[in-house]
Amino acid sequence: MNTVESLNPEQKKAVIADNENMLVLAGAGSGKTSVLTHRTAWLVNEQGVPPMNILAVTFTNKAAKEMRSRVESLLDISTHGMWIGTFHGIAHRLLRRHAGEIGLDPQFKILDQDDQLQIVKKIVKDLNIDDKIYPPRTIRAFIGARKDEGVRADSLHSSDSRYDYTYIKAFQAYETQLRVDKALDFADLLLYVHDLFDQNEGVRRSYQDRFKVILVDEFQDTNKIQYDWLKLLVTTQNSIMAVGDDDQSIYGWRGAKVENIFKFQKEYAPVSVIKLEQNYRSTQTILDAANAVIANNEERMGKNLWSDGDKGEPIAIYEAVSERDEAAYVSTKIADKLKMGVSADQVAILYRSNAQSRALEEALITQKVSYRIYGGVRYFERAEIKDVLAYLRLIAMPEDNLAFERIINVPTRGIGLRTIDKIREYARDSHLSLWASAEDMVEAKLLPAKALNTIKTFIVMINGMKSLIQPLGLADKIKVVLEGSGLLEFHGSSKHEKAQQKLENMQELVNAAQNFNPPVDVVEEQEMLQEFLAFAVLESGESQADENTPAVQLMTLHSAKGLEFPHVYMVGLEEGLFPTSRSVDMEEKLSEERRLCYVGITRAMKALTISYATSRFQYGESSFPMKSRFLNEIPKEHTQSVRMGNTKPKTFGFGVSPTDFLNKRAKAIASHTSPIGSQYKQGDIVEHAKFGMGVFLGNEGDGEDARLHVDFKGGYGAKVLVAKYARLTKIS
DNA sequence: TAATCAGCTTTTTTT
DNA sequence: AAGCTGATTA
Repeated sequence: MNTVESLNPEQKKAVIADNENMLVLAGAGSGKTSVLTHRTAWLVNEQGVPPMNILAVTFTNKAAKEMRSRVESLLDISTHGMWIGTFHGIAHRLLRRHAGEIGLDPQFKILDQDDQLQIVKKIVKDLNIDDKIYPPRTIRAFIGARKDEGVRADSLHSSDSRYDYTYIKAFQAYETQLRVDKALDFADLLLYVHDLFDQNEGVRRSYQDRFKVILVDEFQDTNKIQYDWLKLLVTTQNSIMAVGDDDQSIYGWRGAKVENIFKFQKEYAPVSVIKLEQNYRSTQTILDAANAVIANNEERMGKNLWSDGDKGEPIAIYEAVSERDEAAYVSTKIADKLKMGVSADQVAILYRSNAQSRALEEALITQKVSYRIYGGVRYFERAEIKDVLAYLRLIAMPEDNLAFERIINVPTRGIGLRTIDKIREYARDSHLSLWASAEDMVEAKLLPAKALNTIKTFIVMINGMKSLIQPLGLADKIKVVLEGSGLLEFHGSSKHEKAQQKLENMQELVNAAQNFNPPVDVVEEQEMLQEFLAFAVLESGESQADENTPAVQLMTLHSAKGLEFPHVYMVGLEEGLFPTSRSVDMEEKLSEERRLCYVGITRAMKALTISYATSRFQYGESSFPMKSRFLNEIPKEHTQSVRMGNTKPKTFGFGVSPTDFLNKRAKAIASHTSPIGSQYKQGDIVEHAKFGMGVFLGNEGDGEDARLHVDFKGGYGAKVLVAKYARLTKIS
């Protein structure tokens, strides 16, 4: 199939370009993925480029999957030989192949963030670092930031005055520990591939030869090390096409460098630059709003989205009195839409931080709206899942100290800290693994009788499972481990609140293994396990919820990038939350927040609703935020204030437009002083005969007919009361 | 050694 | 609100 005809001139230009370096600046919804997939198809179908000579790199697994399936539908032949994957996925694949060439143990394991943190914690303890001054999280962030910019511990000198010596020391210890554990973190995957290409000319050449065409998606999100290793692959004989949008750069905090786009233009010259500005996704109103917001950023490459579609509906703005009110509004509106025949999966709720999902979930449940949540603790990051995987690891590789430490006393089997400390000590002195040390110590009876017995039982159990498991397939291996480890029984008989959920999660792992499809051709069972373990880290949370039933999607703005929905609700547009309080006094960070807002707005195809609350319960206390500056950046002619109950504004006979009226009211409520005549101030604690204590949020009008907004404690929530009947008592 | 509890801190985004 | 740490009790 060839559908180049369906493309616009700019898209077409990018698709049928010669073997040249190209930068495609693709605005939101401008058909970026179409360009990437059609280019691939055109190369294969028309130019006869074999799929195996193409490398396509994305950032998320979702994007990689989508790309493969869309390419497949355009191709006459199989995409099997084509490399499509995330930076990390491809790096992993390369390293498994070439571990030997750069002195890596081919059995290396991959650490997720939690594993990293555990290691840092251990180091903090070992080095007697004060964790009040140097919290492990901060140290981890330091290490991550250095590695993302390609700086290794051994290239940092203790005299380097840029950094506190303690960080450097911890960094060095961390790197040593990773080598001992034969473990790589996410950044290592990229770093080692860089080293591989940099140091091994033969390997570099072979991939330069192989990849005639390199396609990179979301180029604005590349960090230094990713940029560098791509560069090592490009020669005068092949070409690279970078697709990105500087306005959608939202991962600066993770080391992404928008500047890479500028650098690309210089370092890969001559580069043909193609701008895709025609948007096929959203109404003109939505685009105008997005353009207006992003125009407040400096240092843009400059793009303006346009569409030849309809103007569409104005953007609805809802001012809530609390996060519960906000959630109630959003969920009732969604329920209404579903009743009108909108399918649930056409609707998304987007928020700045995962913590915001809670109130929304509760409200959706009340409305009986089925929803699916993305993010939060991902499936393979759950403690109980990692426990099971640790058993598998220890059984397969007894020298895996990380696995040993994780499960030696999970479920609790009477092996306490004292015993574990002794094993650690023995291991350190004898340079053995913890497992081997435990074996030795049992042999030589180096422990008190009780500890000796429990350890012995543990060893026998692991060894027993080992021989049992050997011939079994992955799913059956897991079944044996669930039973044999005692994990099933432990959680099954636990009266802990979450025990049932944990049990189900663990059972689900058997299914996950059953359905697991290794990305490379695997022959040995051992290799299968290794691929599964890597998959669990690299693709920790993909598609666990069943995707068959349509559901409203809840996710952060970050994870919404690249997606689109006919109906979008963007909630929590409040100063301090979005933009976050940590960004407001730094221009750079504020710009990134604004780009995030731009991403959010441009997810919407037909209808966009934005909401904010004048009071929000967070971090265990009430706050009274002002509405987000981003809201004020949207031209008023594109918005319409809405209220609970009716989307259409009421008519007012005062010669004042409804919008104006509501804006005035919004101001009155958002400001900390109420209009003259009210006896309460925002934030006052008041008491009501029936509802008890509450926080006064604001009022509409004054005198005895004034409507008072109060957020009551004790499960009553936000209420609107008429002043003359309310009989509130002011407490403070 | 294990489980429970009180008091403490900590809050963004994720391959 | 929720998770973590340290102390206390069984």
